[in-house]
Amino acid sequence: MSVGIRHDDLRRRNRAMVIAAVRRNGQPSRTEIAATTGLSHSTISAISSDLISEGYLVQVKGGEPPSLKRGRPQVALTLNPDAATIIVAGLSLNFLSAAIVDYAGNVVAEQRRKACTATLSQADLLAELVAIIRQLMAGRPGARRPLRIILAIQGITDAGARQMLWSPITPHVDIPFADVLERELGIPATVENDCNMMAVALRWRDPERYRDDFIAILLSHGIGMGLVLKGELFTGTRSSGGEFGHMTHQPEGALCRCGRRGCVEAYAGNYAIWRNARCKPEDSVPPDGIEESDMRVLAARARESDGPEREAYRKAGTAIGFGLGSLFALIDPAPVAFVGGGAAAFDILEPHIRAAIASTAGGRHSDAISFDTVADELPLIRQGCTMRALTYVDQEIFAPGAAAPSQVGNVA
Amino acid sequence: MSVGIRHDDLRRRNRAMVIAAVRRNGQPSRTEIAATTGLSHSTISAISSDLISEGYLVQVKGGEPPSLKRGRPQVALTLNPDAATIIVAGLSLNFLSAAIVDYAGNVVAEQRRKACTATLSQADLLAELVAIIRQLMAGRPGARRPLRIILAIQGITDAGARQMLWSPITPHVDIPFADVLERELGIPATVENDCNMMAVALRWRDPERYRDDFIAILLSHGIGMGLVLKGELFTGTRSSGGEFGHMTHQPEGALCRCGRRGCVEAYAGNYAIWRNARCKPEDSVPPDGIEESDMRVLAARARESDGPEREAYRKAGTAIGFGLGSLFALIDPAPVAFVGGGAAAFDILEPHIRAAIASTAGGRHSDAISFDTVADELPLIRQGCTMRALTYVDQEIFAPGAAAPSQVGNVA
DNA sequence: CTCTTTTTTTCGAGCTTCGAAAAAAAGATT
DNA sequence: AATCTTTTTTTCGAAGCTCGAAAAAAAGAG
Repeated sequence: MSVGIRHDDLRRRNRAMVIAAVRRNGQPSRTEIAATTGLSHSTISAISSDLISEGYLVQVKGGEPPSLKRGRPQVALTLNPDAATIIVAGLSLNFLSAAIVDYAGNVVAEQRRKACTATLSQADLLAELVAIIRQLMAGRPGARRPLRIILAIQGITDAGARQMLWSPITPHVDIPFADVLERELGIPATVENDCNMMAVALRWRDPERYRDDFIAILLSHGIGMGLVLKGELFTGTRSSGGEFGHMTHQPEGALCRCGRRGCVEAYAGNYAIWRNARCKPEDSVPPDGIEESDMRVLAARARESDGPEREAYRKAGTAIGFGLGSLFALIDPAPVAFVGGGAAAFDILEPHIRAAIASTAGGRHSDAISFDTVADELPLIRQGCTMRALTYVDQEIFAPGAAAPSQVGNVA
Repeated sequence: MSVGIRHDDLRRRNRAMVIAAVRRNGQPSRTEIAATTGLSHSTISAISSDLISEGYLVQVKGGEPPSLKRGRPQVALTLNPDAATIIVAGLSLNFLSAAIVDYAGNVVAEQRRKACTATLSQADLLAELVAIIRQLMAGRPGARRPLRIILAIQGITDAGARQMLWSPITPHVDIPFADVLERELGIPATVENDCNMMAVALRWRDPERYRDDFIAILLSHGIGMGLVLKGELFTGTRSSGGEFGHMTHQPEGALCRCGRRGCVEAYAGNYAIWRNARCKPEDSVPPDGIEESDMRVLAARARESDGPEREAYRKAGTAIGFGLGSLFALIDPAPVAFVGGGAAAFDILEPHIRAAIASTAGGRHSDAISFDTVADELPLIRQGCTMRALTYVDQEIFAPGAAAPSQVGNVA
C-alpha cells in the first residue's frame, strides 16, 4: 500500500519539484516557480538558494532583454550544465550510437558505429555496446563519471527497464543490457523501447498539442507505438507493452515478422506493403532489407496509378485504422503522431485509415481526431531518452539517501 | 504540472492514510498501522486519537480472543459505522435499485423497483431514480444526510463520472445523472460504469489474486470489461473506456448491437451466441430479451452434441480470445475473471479462448494465464460501488477545506 | 507479588512552510 | 539628480508536523 509522508520527505519532494519546474520551463524566475508549484515565495527562495549553492542551478545574468515592466527585474534560473552528465545510447538494425549529454540537455560528445546486429553473438553485441561507450568516455579524460546510461532499442523491454525481451534486430532474446552495462561501466543503466521515447519527446517538444493523452506510431519496417495516457507513459504490466503493431487485424491473416498471423504490422509494415505491392502471397516470408528509397518508389507508383501499389497502401491504411479503432474502444480517441519513413506516405494512407476508424465502434467522432506526421524518428528518440534519463537523475539526486554534495565542481 | 506539498497537507494526507489503512485492513492496531504506513508510532498515536475523538474511528473492546502473546494487548481500531452514510444505486435493464450503506460498508436499508427503462422518457427515467432514493431516505427520518450518491449503470460514462454517454438499456444519450441527482437531492453524486465497479470489488475481495493488474470481463447480453493496471482502475481519456466488447474482431463482420460490424460482442454477447446457434444470418438485427434460461439450454446443447450451438460457442470463444490477444499485445497478459451469466458456460468457451489467444502475438506464455469465474455480477457491482464511494468520502472528509467536525453525533 | 514483554502515550527537539515585513533593484516622475 | 513606485527576492519569527527516546499502561510468566 502507499506509504505515509515523512516529515523529511517534504523538503526533498519540494526540491525535486523546483528542479522539475526549471527543467520544464527553461529559465523561470523564482516568482514563476512559486506560481507553478503553489509554494510560497519564501520557500522557493530558500530551496533555490540551496540548489544554487549546491551547484544544480545557476542564475542567468543579463541573458534576456531588460523587461519593459518596472520594478526589480526577475532573475532567471536555469540548470547548471556542469552539474552532471548522462549517456544516451541507441541500438537499431546494424547501427549503434552513443552520446554524452550534460545536465541541461546539450550533447557534449557523440560516437556512431556500424555493426551487423543480426549476426553478432549476444556477447559480441554487448561488447560492441560497451566499447562505444568506453570510447566516448575516453574522449573526455578527467570528466566526472556520468550518472546514468539510457539505451533505446527497437524491441520489447521488460517493465523494469532492465532487459531487452525481444527485438527484430537480433535473434537473441532476454539480453540483460542494463545489468551488463552497470557491471562493465559502473553506471546505473536502463533500457527503453524506442517508441516510448518518441512519445516522451513529443511531450517535451510540443506540450500544447501532446499533453495528457496522445499516441505516437512509428511507421517503418515494423510498426511501433508509444502511448501517453493521463500524462503518464503507458507501459505493459511486464514489458514495455503497447505493441500496437501486433494487435490482431485479421484472424488467421497475413504472416507477420513475429511469426504470428494477421497482426497490424503484417499489413502496414514496410515489408508488408512491399509484399503486397509485388503481389507476393500473404503467407510468404516477410522480406528483409527494404530501403526507404524502395518505399518511396512504391509510394510514388501508388499516387500515380491504381495498381497493386495503391492496393497495398489501402490494405496498410485499413489495418492501421482498424487497429486504432480497437485501441480507441479501450482508451477513447486521442491525437496521433505518425513518425518515421512511412509518414512520408501518409497522404496515401490517411483516407483509408479514417475510413476504417469510422467503421468501428471506437471511432465515433473520428473525423475530429487530429493526425500529425514527423518524418525522422531518430532525433525524437534521442531527445526522449535525454529527458527521461535526466528526470531519473533529478529524482536520484534528491532521493532520501543522497547526501547533498556541498559543491558541484566545474569540470570544464 | 504537479503541485508542491504544503506544510498543512502533511497531516491531512497522513490522516487519510490512516483511514485508508483501517478500511483495507479491517481492524488493525496502532502498531500495525504504523508498520503499513511507515509512519512513527507517535504520529499514528496522535492521528488516531484525533480520529477517535472526531468520531471516525472507534476502538474495538475485547472483540477478538485474547492474544496468546504476553505484553500489553493491541487495541484494534475500526471504522465508526455512524460516522457517515452513502447511497449506492444501480440502473440496469428494466430495474432500479438503491441502498443506504454506512461508513463501515454495511447495508442499512434497501429499495428495488421495476421500470421499463427501454421505453421511459429521459425525464421519467431520472424521476424514477430520484423517487427511489427519496423513498429510501424517507424510511429513516432524522438520519443525517448521506454524504454521497454513487450510481452504477450498464453503459459508457464520461471520464468525470458526471453523465451516462450511451447505454444499451435506454435510447437516450448524454444523460446528466450526476448533475440531476445533485440538484434534486443536494448530495454529491457520481455515475460509474458497472464493469469498472466489478473490478474495484474484486480488488477488495481478493487482494491476493487481484492486486495490481487484472481484467474483469462481463459475459452477459453484452460484453463489458473493467481493467486494473498498476493498481489503478483504467479508464479512457474521455469516457469510462475499456470497451473490450467493441474492439474489432472481424473487419466488416457480424452486426453488433452498437450498429457497427465485427465487434467482439457481435460474436460473444448472449444475443450473438443465440443468433449463431439459431443459424440466423450474421447481419440480422441483434435480438432482445433473451433469458438466462434460454442461454442455459443453448449451453447444454453445445455440451451435448456438435451442432450449431457448439459452433456458436466456438465463435464466441474465438472472438474473446482474439480480443484478449490484442489487449495483451498492449498491456501484457494478466489474470482474467469472467463474470456474469455467461461465465456458467465458461467450460465450453475456455478451450477456444485459449486456442485463439495462443495464436496471437500478445498471447505468448498464454497457458500461464489464470482464468476465474464469478457467476453473479450484481453483488460485485454493489460492493465495488460501496468501496469506491466510501473512498471518495474519506478523501472529502480530509480535503483541505473540510472543517474537522469536533464530534460526529451518534444517530442510532 | 514481582519481572518481562509489548503496546501506547507523552514530551522535547528539529525541520519545514508560511505570512509579514524588510531589503533590493529597477523604471517613472519631478 | 533625487525621490517615488513597483516588483522581486530575502529575512525572520510563528505555527505545525513528525520523530526518537523515555515513560506509562496493560497484560502474561514466574
